[in-house]
Amino acid sequence: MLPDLDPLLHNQLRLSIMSLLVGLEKADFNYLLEQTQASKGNLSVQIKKLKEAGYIEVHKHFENNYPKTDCKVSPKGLEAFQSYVDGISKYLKPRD
Amino acid sequence: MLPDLDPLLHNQLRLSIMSLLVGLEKADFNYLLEQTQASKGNLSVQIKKLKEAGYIEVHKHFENNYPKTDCKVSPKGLEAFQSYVDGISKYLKPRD
DNA sequence: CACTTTGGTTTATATTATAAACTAGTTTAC
DNA sequence: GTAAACTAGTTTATAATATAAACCAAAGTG
Repeated sequence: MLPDLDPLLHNQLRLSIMSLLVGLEKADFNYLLEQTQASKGNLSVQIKKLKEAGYIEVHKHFENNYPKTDCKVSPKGLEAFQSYVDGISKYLKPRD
Repeated sequence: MLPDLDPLLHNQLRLSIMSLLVGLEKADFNYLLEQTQASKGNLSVQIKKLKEAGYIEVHKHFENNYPKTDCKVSPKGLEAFQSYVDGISKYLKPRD
């Protein structure tokens, strides 16, 4: 049987965020906004979900008087991402 | 930017069905039921959606006096599957 | 006939995703 | 200095989706 896919990662926007963060180790809200072309609201929600799952660490601070949100992938998130990659790969080649 | 993923295929059960059909070229309802471990209701609904999208062809007939539903992937479905594989593959390696 | 099994479909509910509306504050222009 | 516009998000209302439970019809079984 094909493996279950982590529902948290099986979503285009959250997977995009993780994919970006795994490559970068750090990104702010606006960078993710540009790269993903998501709406702010949607991005905000999905960042929160990833944070609550412990997949990313979110650091809110002020920079040049403006609020700023930095995100980075956690060890747990990295593991989950790798496991998702393994899992879905099994769906991507024909089977019998 | 990462490509959009066909929402019809970005679902675990429908992707399982397609993955199985691409390998087999034909399968009946019960085979898909066993392989996917889905509930009958869910399987029925998802088969209908794939059919309505033109991704699979569904042939309902009688065999030993019982109704029987055979499914096979269509050319359009094969194309969509391959395109999905290409698309999601881009999410599976870290990027910047 | 009454009950079970096969092979599904329909429909009600729960979950999820998304964008619109809102909050809170900052900068700029007059 | 104050109104307008902009930055950086969050909350919430709505729409879409997924799923399983309930249902249906025909056939077999004792």
